[in-house]
Amino acid sequence: MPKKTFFNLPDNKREKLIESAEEEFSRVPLSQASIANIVKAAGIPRGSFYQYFENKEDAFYYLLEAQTNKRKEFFIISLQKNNGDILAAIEDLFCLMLKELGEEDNLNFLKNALMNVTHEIEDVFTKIFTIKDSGKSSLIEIRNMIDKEKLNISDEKEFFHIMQILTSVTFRNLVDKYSRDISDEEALENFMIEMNLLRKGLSK
Amino acid sequence: MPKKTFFNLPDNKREKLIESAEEEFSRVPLSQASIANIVKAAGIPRGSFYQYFENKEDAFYYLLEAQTNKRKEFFIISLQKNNGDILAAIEDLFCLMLKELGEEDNLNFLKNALMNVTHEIEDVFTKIFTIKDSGKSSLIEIRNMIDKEKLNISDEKEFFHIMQILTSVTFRNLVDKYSRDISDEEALENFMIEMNLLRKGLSK
DNA sequence: ATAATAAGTGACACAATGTCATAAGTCAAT
DNA sequence: ATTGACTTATGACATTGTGTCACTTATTAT
Repeated sequence: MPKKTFFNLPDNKREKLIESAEEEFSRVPLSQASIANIVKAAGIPRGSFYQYFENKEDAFYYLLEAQTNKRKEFFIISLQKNNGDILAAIEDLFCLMLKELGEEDNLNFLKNALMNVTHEIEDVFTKIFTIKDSGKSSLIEIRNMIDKEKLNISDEKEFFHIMQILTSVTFRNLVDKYSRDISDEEALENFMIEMNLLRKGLSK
Repeated sequence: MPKKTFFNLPDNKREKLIESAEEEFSRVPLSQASIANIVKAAGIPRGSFYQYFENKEDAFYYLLEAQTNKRKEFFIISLQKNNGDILAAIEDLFCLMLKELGEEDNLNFLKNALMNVTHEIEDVFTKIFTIKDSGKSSLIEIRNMIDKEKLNISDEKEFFHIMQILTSVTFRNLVDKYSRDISDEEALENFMIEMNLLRKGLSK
């Protein structure tokens, strides 16, 4: 987490810093990103950066988490629309991310994150499915929104593992799209094939 | 790939270099590994390293690939034992890797690789399932060893996606074991739950 | 006004990377 | 044996990057 000085910053300065960091993390993956570039673009001295963040990673994960939170809202709405059908909701989320990744130029950020998914990064994304902090400290358990009757499970433990499987597969498909430079259509087709295999089971 | 000078090296020198590199990649993940440490341990000048490898990554992937090839043999045997049942064979492979990871000290190498899986690393591991170069240039297609009758698929394309799903899930389980520091027993139990869910399908 | 606390600053020490000019070694042909 | 073409070895160097620290400046409380 950023240090408290970061949150004490005047809005415009903080925003400029965020913007500069996003720019750098959009340019190259985390490992190649340079603090020098960030502070230069933000017009602050090097020492200040360390006043606000522990290090490069701290800044990166803060930004990634912020972006992910936006996607949570979409996911919740989609889950409601689909009457608690988790597989359908995840399909919607996959489409959203395809769309996002095609659109804005500065969303190379997401691309760079996907191309270097480590378990830490995957964990951040996975938070979409756990707990939602919607505005006024009201916590909604997404777990409870999911219609478990639609799933082929006998206990709560199996439900957890279904979520694990779904995230692994969804991720892998997103990563593939970029590492293999596949068209949106093809990526979606691949993903749907896999989702259907998951639905019906791999074994005869 | 290493440069040709690397392969021209006298055996003992090459082996010492390999050993030193493995040591360094066992100490820390790729991003933190230092060429300085490798050349120091191998007793060669810095410039020589670049005579043999393009860079750090080149050396890392070369070593990773070498290790992975060893696991291929095991996988093939296991696939035969299980009469082409791919899910059963993958379960065996998972057990093998758990065992390997528990045993030798220098197999922190594998651990460091797993904790920082990117699509490149996943791709190297995935090669286990594609083509096997067994000793005398005889190529065996693993694909053909798999009994597709046991799978719930209608075409070759779906078969490919089943492999995708299985690798994603297997990986995720291995990574989890180390990122969450789970016991072998628990890791295996989790993995088996997911494999069974995959078998029977997620949806009612 | 003064003290205390927080924030800002940039030079610095240190470590890492990849390159390059030069030295040393190998080997076949004369 | 000598030459010369080619391959390999070497380590100093330029460059870039990280995180720290002593010191300055601003802000807030008393």
